[in-house]
Amino acid sequence: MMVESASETIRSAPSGQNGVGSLSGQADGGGSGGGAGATSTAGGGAGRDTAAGGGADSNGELSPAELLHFQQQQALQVARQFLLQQASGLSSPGNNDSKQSASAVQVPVSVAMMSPQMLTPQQMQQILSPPQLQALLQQQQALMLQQLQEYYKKQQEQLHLQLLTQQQAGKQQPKEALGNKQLAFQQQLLQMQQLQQQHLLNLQRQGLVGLQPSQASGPLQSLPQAVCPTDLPQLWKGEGAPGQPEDSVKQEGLDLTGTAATATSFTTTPKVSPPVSHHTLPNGQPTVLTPRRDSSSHEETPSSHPLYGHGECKWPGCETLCEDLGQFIKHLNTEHALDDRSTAQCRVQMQVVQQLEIQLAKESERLQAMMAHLHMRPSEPKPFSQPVAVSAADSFPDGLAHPPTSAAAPVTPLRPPGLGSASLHSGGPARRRSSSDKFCSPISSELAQNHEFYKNADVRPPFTYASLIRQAILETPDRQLTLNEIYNWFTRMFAYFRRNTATWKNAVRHNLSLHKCFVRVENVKGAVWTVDEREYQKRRPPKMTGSPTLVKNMISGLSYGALNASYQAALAESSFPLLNSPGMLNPGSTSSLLPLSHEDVGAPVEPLPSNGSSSPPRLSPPQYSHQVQVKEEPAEVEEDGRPGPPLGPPNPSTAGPPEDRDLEEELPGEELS
DNA sequence: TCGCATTTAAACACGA
DNA sequence: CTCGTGTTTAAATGCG
Repeated sequence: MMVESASETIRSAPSGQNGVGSLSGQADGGGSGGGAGATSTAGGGAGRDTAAGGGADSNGELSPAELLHFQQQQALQVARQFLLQQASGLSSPGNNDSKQSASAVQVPVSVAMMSPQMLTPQQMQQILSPPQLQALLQQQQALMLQQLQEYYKKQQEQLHLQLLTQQQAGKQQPKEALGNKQLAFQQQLLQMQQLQQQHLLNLQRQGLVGLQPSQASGPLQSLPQAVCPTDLPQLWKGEGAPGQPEDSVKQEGLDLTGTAATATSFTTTPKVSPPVSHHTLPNGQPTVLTPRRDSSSHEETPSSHPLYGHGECKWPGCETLCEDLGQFIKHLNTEHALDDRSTAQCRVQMQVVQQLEIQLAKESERLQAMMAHLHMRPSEPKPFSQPVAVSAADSFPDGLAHPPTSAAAPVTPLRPPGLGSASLHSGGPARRRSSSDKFCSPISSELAQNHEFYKNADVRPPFTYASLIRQAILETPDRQLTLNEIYNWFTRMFAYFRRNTATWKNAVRHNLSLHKCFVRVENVKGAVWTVDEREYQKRRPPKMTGSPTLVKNMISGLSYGALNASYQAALAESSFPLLNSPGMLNPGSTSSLLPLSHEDVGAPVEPLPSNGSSSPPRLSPPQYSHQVQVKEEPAEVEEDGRPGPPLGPPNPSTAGPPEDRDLEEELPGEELS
């Protein structure tokens, strides 16, 4: 069958909806790239504070050997960070402020600023040229790395300090109950994980991180997600220090999220700058940890201490107020001396840091892969070569930042991970179809890959209504759906369609009526819509140069030929145009979720336009084997009038008797919404 | 610039 | 009459 020719993208945002403002308006700017003006960075709304709860416990004491190990690890981490920075092109470790500007990337600030929250991915794509997008990606990557680095750094410093303090203090043991502090520490750990998660979320929003649910694993997975945001603060408070809002963690959390958010919006004000300074460590150890960046911060203030800020102790879980540094030091030495609790806390902290590092490595790797996939030159050599199982990314924690139906939420400029290439090149906010056809990944596979993404992210899918409708219909066993079922499919599959119902429903109806490829069939139960694959294919005469006949032959040989003759006959007879049952054809097809469509097949996966605008159908051998990608074919088939057995789409097994069972099951059972 | 495709909006018809 | 379903028409827009 053919291939999808039609995957046009749906891009224009529904008028006026999300504050995105007139798409059209900005769209014009199209290539101009600049649209700067209006971009208010505002952004953000999402002030979600996620808190973590639950507990991870690890106790134990640090033996000297462990301490040594710890330090070594830290050194290693520092080295890694350094590498990272080098790699990410953040040449100047020390200067945070200029990081944006300093970054090699030259994305117009205006564009950068507006992108994330104000624009949909498509819009961004439209506004930005591929090179710009690339630059943007790099910029984002740099930001992300920087943020993580800073965070790590902060954590490391904190740890180090704690250790040093402990050492210094000797072994005096405050008799304090371990419980509280430990709990606090654990909580901090959780919170950090949360933060990490948030960070990832942000990254995901930026389309930098993949979301495949299947990949969900790794550290984040272990997070108790049930904790409500409000819990944490309370926990913290309940614990050690009365009064004052906790700082250490919270602050960090804010910082992190803040920066993440800013990064997202590209406004990036270097909020992150950790209060931590270069303080000379008490025991004189020339912190291995304070390699570069520290210098940037306020080291000049002798009165600063990483664990002291805002007049209170920032030791995890401790919010003790201290008038001055001296008092704080005293407090530190007494309350947070080297004891079981403190060492345990350090260990936890260590683990946290390690986890973050691992996570960073994973994400970096993923980013690399993504960029490679997008044919973007990897902006950096891999910082870490750790053999991380790149599976850490998790699906959207729905509960957290991405309520599927966040109607009000600012439209997050998400880009489906897998969509990258396609959307990068094809999509524009407004309508752009043809190009998308060529370069967009096939709807089925695309959907399959980013199923979760679309399901949860309020992003407009880069497919035309026709493509989506077809997909919806083809997904069902009998390849037919009632209008309402189609609606349901839309809402179920795309968060985006959970709102603006009037608009898109009208569009759906319009498309059903308008396109010949959608055939209405009267049933006992009413009317159902089916897809006439041939018509669908015809819609867009493929521009392929390849000879139609060749294609045809291929088709017949490969798939069509496989069809059971009798079955074909049956199909022919049936008034149903159930021609396509791609899914059946290739059982092993990529997406288990969606039946594959020819689109998959046909659509070239290659992002770069240059590759083949007019090139013949790219039939990659592998693909070809299961699905026929015929793009050109359509023209030849003439309308017999009915949706008979389509040449293109072989549906070998259209599972089932077409007519009879159609009626039976209206809902595939997935009907959620 | 033209034509096609897509999206959106809206009017209208019909039947439950 | 209202609502859901369908059909049409028209305008705006993007793209080749």
